[in-house]
Amino acid sequence: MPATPENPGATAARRIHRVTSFDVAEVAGVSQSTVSRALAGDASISEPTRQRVIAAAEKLNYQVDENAARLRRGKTGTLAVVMICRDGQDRKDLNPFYYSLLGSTCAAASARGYEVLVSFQDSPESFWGHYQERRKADGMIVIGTSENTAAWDYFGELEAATNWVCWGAPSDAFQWVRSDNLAGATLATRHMLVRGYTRVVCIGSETSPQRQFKERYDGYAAAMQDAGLEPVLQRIERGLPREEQGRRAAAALATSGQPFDAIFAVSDEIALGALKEFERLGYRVPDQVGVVGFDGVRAGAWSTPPLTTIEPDFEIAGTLLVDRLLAAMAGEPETPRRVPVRLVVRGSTRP
Amino acid sequence: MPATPENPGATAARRIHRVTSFDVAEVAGVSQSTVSRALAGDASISEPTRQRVIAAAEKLNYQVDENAARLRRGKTGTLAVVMICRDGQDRKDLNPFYYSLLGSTCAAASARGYEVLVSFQDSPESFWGHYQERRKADGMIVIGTSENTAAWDYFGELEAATNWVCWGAPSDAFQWVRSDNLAGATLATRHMLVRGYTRVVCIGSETSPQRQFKERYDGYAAAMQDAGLEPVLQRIERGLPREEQGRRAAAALATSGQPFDAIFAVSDEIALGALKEFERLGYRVPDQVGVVGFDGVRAGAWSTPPLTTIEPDFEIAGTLLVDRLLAAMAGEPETPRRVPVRLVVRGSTRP
DNA sequence: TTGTAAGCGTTATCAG
DNA sequence: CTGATAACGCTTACAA
Repeated sequence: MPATPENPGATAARRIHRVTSFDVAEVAGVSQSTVSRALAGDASISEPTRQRVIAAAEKLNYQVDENAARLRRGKTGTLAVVMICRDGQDRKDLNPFYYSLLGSTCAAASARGYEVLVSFQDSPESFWGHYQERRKADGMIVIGTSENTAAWDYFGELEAATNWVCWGAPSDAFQWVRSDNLAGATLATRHMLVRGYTRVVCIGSETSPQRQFKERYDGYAAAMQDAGLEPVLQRIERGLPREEQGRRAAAALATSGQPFDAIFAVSDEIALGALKEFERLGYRVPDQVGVVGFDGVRAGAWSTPPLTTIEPDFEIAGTLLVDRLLAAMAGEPETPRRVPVRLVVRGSTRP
Repeated sequence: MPATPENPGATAARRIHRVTSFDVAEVAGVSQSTVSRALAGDASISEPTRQRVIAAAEKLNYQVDENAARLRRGKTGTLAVVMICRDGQDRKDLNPFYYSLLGSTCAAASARGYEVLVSFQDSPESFWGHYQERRKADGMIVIGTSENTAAWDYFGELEAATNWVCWGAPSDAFQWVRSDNLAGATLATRHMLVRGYTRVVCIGSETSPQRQFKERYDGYAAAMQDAGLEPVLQRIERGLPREEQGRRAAAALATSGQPFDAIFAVSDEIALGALKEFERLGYRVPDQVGVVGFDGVRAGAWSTPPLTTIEPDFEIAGTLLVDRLLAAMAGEPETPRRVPVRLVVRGSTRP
């Protein structure tokens, strides 16, 4: 007794048989290779034949086995995205900025017809970048803080043939995509000067492995010098959570004797920490002290006052990462690497 | 002239040849199947042989082709995670709660030896759940807001053989995992009563497709009745962003004449909106009005005052999702579906 | 303990 | 335009 939809009981006895392109071929009355071609949209197949094949495929609820297809093609149609966390850090505490980037990267990959394989890696035991060799993906996007230097050492030493692109690279030798940090920092600094602040101090670092921080400091310094002012850097302490760095830097600045009436923090998380500390110390933001951050994290909208910040275009960021990778894979020339930014004026700078 | 590492020029002329298990076999002086078994950790292979194979594999920098392996095995070792967004919503504006969940789900899958294929879906054109039929994944985890009813309709109608589990299901008929909403809401309400608030109003809904909201309201109502108090619900308007719902509900409550000295919001985003509105209206939080939310989103730590909230254990959440799915795939009995929660006391309730 | 050989379900080449 | 047929690189009976 054959198994039929009306008689599912019979199915149990029979070995489960996956619907293959052979089955479709039989139903459509064509050869198996014609099925493959028809479904793949090959131009050489006549329209009536294609319709018959499609009908048969639908009737049987056929779907191609991607593993077989990929084995044969030698390409996976998949991009790997590696999220680098701080060692031992809870996934929940990952900077939300990176999550936004993950989202837009997935969207961009999907728009280009690629699947996305995601993994979170934080320590030498979990570092793994052999997606290509294992034919799990055609290329790799690495997103993460430069702080995890062990991670970058690992990825930097992968086979030269590895196709990969990154956000957050500590070295310009990698294939990177980044915010337009210089323009953003300049924008932030000018904004404060225009709003009447005259003693703008930068909270950040020019030596952090976080390459972006140096660029942001440079943009700030350039804008200050343009205005005939002396740039001042209040350094953050290494190895602490960002908000704590901001808090401590604000406290240090307050007691340093250094006159200031505004700060440009090289990241939102640092800015939020500083904001908290200024509030605790009784400074009125934005009247007494203006604060501008960088990144556009969501939490900035909820602080008191809400944080004025520089926000990269996340959608473009994901697109640039994916396009840079695909171009590298194809051996094509350079694609844009700088993500445009915009000033988001909220409440931490005075009108 | 053969291609050698010392003589890479020769490689270019030769057709690129992937290193296969045959090559390893040749170098190790064994058969190809022995290579496969040795590398897979098969117990029947003698230790000396295994060592020889491993050495050869390392020498050749061999990595198994996962596509071939999967084609043969018939299993993918991959789980698909579908993130459902609101239609047309920017990836950046996705509730950060879901991102945390994504992170912990990836971590849990990895701990169980699975890869994770992630996709973001928001509208009928993008809905797609045939990972199993296409042999792209062995099962699927769907994470998202119940609000996108079209999405749930779609996933609800997939083939019965589909292995999938979800967070945010509008129906109990699905395989769901959820926060322990009842316990959490009770915890929140009792906390406010203990802190001396007596007129606690719930901002939320008992009819939202967001199943969780009903459960949270029920927990609140039970705690109130336990204390001999009448539960009061201030309904949110449908179809708005959560924070806007919170803002409007707070405004409506303030002008309704309904006496209140605390609110329990069924989500943090709603609570944050309400907090803003209370501030705008000149209410002092937490002295005049206490506020407690639900979800433990990061932004709550940055509001003024910081938001007291109920936080699910994200790590457990990811683990339960993955374990529920794996159990369903194996046809195993029930696994826990409720994620434990804890009270996080911050500044929006008085000491 | 190891070797031989049969697939897994496609895509791609080559005829016709 | 369509049909045979040969890979793709592995895992896994079955033999030895």
